[in-house]
Amino acid sequence: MKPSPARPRGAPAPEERIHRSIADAIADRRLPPGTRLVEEQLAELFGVSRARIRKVLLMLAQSRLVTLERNRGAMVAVPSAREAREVFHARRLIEEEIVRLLTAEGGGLAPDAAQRLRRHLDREAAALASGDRAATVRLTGEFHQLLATVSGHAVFGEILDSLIRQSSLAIAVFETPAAPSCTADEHRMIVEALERGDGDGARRLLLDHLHEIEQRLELKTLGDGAVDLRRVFAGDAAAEALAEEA
Amino acid sequence: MKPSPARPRGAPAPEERIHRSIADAIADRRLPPGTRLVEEQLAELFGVSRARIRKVLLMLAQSRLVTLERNRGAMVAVPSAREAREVFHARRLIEEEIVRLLTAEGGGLAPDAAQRLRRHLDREAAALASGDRAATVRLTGEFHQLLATVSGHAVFGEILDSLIRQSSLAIAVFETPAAPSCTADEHRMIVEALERGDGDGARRLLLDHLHEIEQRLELKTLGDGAVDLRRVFAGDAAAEALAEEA
DNA sequence: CCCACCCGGATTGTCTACAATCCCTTTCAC
DNA sequence: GTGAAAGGGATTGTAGACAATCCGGGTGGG
Repeated sequence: MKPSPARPRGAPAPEERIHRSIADAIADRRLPPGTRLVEEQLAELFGVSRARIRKVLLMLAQSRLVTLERNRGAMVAVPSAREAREVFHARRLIEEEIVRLLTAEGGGLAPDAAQRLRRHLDREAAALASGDRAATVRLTGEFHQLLATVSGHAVFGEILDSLIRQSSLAIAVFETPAAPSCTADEHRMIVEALERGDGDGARRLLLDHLHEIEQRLELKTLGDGAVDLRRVFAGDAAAEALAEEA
Repeated sequence: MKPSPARPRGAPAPEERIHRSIADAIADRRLPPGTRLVEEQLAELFGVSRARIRKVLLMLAQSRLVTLERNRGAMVAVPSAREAREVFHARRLIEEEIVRLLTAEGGGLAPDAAQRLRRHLDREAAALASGDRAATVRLTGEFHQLLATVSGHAVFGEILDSLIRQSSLAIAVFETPAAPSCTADEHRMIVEALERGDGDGARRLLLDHLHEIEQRLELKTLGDGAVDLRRVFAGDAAAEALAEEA
C-alpha cells in the first residue's frame, strides 16, 4: 500500500508541517487534553486557509489525538481510563511481537539496527543531561517507535505510532503527580538484551518497562464512569475534566 | 477517546454514508484495486459537493484503502505482497489475543456473546445458501470483526477493522484463481470451541483459519519487487498492476 | 522515423464567501 | 428570584470559483 495521505511532488504542502507541529505539541503537553483547537486561530497562526487546517484536524481525529464534534469544533482528545488501559494492552502485544521479530533469527540485532538504537540512546541521555524535558519525553516515545522501524514491519510500525501517541495522551491525563521519573537505563537494558540475542530477556524487560509506565497512571479499575469524589472536591483540574466526561 | 471523526447531532452528514458505500464497494470488489476515484464523478454520483468527497477520500486514505497522490488523484489501493503478509501477520496477532480475551475467565463465552456469534453464523449460512457472493464475502469478514466487538476491547476492534479491510484488498490482488472457496464450517468450529471454553482449541482453529486464507494468496517470498513474468505476459490485469508498481 | 516541445483538456488544490449551528448573555414574564 | 425566549457573536459546515498541475496528443524539426 502506498504511503498516505497525499505525498507532494514539488514543494511539500504545509499540511505535513502543521500536522507534525500539532501532534508534537500534543505529545509535549503544550496542548493539554481538552484544549480547544479553533480552526480560524490555527489558520491565522500557521498562515494558511481554514480548509487546510480542517484537513489536518480530520487526520488527527482519525488518529484519535483530537476529537471533532459536529458544529462544536475540535479539541485535544481526553482518553478515558478504559481507553488508556486498552492502548497499553495493545502496545504490550505489538511491542512484544516486534521484539520477537528482532530476535527471530536466534542471533542478536543486525549491526545497523544496533547502531541506530545506540545512537538513539545517546540522544536520550544527552536530552536528559541537558534538562530538556520536552525532548526527553519525545525521544523516550520515539525509542519504542524505532524498535518497530528497525524491525522492518511497516504495519506494526504504523499501528504502534498511533498507539504511542495515544498513550502519551493517556499519560498526560492520568499520570500521578508524585510518580518517579522514568529511568533512562531501561531502554539501554532492552537494547543490550537485544544485542546479545536474548529475546526472552528483551521481551521481559520491555513488558516490565511498559507495565511500569502503566502503573504510574491512576487507571481506576471501576471503569469509565468511576469518579473519585475526593479529587473532584479537592479542586484537582484533571479530575474535574474526568467528572465532566462522566 | 471520543469517537471520531465528527458525529452529527441532527441529520447525519452524508459523509458517513458515502464512506460506507465506497468502503463496501472496495470490500465487495466492485471497485477493484487500482480503480481511479475521480472526485467530480463521485460528487455527481452521490449528489454532494467535491469538498465532501475529498473528506471521505482522505479518511479512506488514512485507512489505507485508498491511495492519494498529489495532483494526480485517488485510487483504490494496491497492496504489495509484503504489505499483505504484514497485514495477515498483524491480524493473527490481534485476533489471537482477542480470542484469549474471550476465554480469559476460564469459562466459555458469555451468553449474549455466544448468541450474537450464532446469529452471525446463521446469516453467513443463509447468504451462502442463497448464492449471494458479495454478502457472503462481507459477512465472512464481519465475523472476525464481531469477535473483537464481543470481546469489548475497542482499541483492538479499531485496529482489526482496518486490518480486515486491508486484507480484503490483499485477497483481491493476490488470490489464486483456482483457490478453493472458504468453508463455512471453520467459523462454526471456532465458535463451538469458544462456547465450551476451549481457549487453546479456539486459538488454534482461528490461526489455522487465518493461515489458510493467507495460503490461498500468491505472496511471493522474494519481496515487493518480484514480478511473475508469466503472469505479466499472460495479460493478467492484476499482475499488470503489480508490474506498474515495481 | 524519432524526439522534443507545446497546447488543451481533465482533474486536483485552494481559497473565500455565505449559510448553518451552537452557546452565552440579556430581557421579559410569572 | 427563577425560568424561558430571543438575540448576537463565535465558530463550523459547505459549495462554488478560480488557480495550479499533470498527462496525452499533435506538430515541427532534425
